[in-house]
This record gives sequence, C-alpha cells and structure tokens, in this order.
Amino acid sequence: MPELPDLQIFSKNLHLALAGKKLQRIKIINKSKLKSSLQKIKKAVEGNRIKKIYREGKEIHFLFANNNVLGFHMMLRGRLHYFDENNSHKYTIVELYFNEAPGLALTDYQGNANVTLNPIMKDSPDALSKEVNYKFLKEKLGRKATIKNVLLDQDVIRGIGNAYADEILWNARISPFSISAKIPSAKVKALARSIKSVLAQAAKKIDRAEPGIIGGEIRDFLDIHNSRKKKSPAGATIRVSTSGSRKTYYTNEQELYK
DNA sequence: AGAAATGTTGCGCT
DNA sequence: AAGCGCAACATTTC
Repeated sequence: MPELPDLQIFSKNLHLALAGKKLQRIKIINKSKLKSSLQKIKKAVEGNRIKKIYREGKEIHFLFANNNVLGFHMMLRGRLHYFDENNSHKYTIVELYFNEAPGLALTDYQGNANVTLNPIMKDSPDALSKEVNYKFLKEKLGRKATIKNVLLDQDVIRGIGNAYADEILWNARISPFSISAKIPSAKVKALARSIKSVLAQAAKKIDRAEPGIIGGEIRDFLDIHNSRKKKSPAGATIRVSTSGSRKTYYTNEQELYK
C-alpha cells in the first residue's frame, strides 16, 4: 500500500514522535514474519533509545543508539498504528512499547509485512538520491524490458511502486510500454526530472493533507493512476491496461518507443 | 455487493 | 543462459 512518498512522510513523522525514546519492549505477535531470530532482535534493540527513523527504498528503518537497525517492510498491505491499552488491532505482526510515548504496532491482514534486524540494503540507489540522474538512467535503460518494469525493478532503483511509476511516466510523457533502450536521450532527461519532481511533490501533498500521518493512504491527488479520474490534466482520456490484478494507467499523450 | 488495491517472489517462456 | 513478464499471495475498503 504505501509507496515512497507515503513512507517518506511516515518516517519523518515517526522520527518527530519517537526519536530519543527508549524502546522498553518489542512484542512479537507473528513470529513467521521475522527475517531475523527473535532472541537476536530483542537483545539488539530492547532497552535502547531510538536515534533516528528514516526511509530506505520501501522500508522504514529505526536506528538505535547502539547502531542496530530495525527494518519494517510494509509489502502490499502493511500498516503502522499508534496504540494504547484501549485499542488493539487484528493481524498484528509486532508491537513496540516505549517510555513516555505511545506504542507502535505493525499490522498486515495479508500477512506479508516483515521485520529485519540490520537489513542488508541492495546497492541500487534510492529514487530520491543524487545518483539517480540522466547519466545513471541512460546506462540502466540499455535493455529490452519495458520502461515501467525497469522503474519498478528494485535492483535498478529503490522506492518506485506501481502507482507512482505510472505518474512518473505520464509526467515525462513516455509510454509505460516503451522499450527502455529505445527511449531517446531527451526523454531520458525528462524522466530523470519527473522521478524527482513527482515523488517529492506527492510527499509534500501527503504531508499537508494529514499532518502527523503514519499509516493509510492518500492518493486522490494522483493524476493518472487514479480510478476516479477519466482525463489527464492535459485533457486526454486515461486508458487502463490490466496484468493480473495490477493496472497500468496511461494516455496517448505518452510517446511509445519500440 | 463486488471490484480494486499494493510489492515481491518464483517460475515459465523466449 | 540470461532476460523478461506474469500470476499468486489474502482481505479490507470504497
């Protein structure tokens, strides 16, 4: 559910709420979702203060004073909630209990969200990092895969998901079905700009729409990947192509390179 | 009430 | 062989 702009804002808000707080206890409800052993996780983080909370690709990382990192991956349906003794959630994976701060729960009714101690990051750059520029894209796009699939490939760039891939490609006016290697240089430059601007502006909108947000979704402002909209801001009819249960939204304003 | 939503993995096809 | 695309996972929300 959450994509890069959502996670960017969630992690910022979590940092504001929880940095400096001591983790009293981590309660594991669904052990099968731990990518590291329960004992190791408890030993590594319980009793430690949180130094920083930030986003890495599609994960949220909790950095502790002893330099251990706890990584949460929401997958499709993971969600964060603050809780107290008066509310409980179904489908909880872990609960974090703090001194002088509300507890934080990670839930997922689909059961795919997961927790890793000191996650090993892929060496592909984050979508918002400086490394993702024209030169980088030019090199990485030299292949036959469609441009949308390359943008979604976390081994190329970390952080772009299905909905924002469509938004970015419309912004750059490139058809999602274009063969990556066939996209001309001028368009690759446009794409580099669109990646940054679409993601950064979306994060701002989410931040403004709901200050303090740490879960859920706000996507009414998406221009193209939005089932409630029929026309692009430029006036073209939005088309939908389905593959399995996921959809690609696009318009004929986007150039197809084959 | 029923369609739509999301990321990653593994498998099959080229 | 390597690269590419697609289906499946499960349940809630609109």
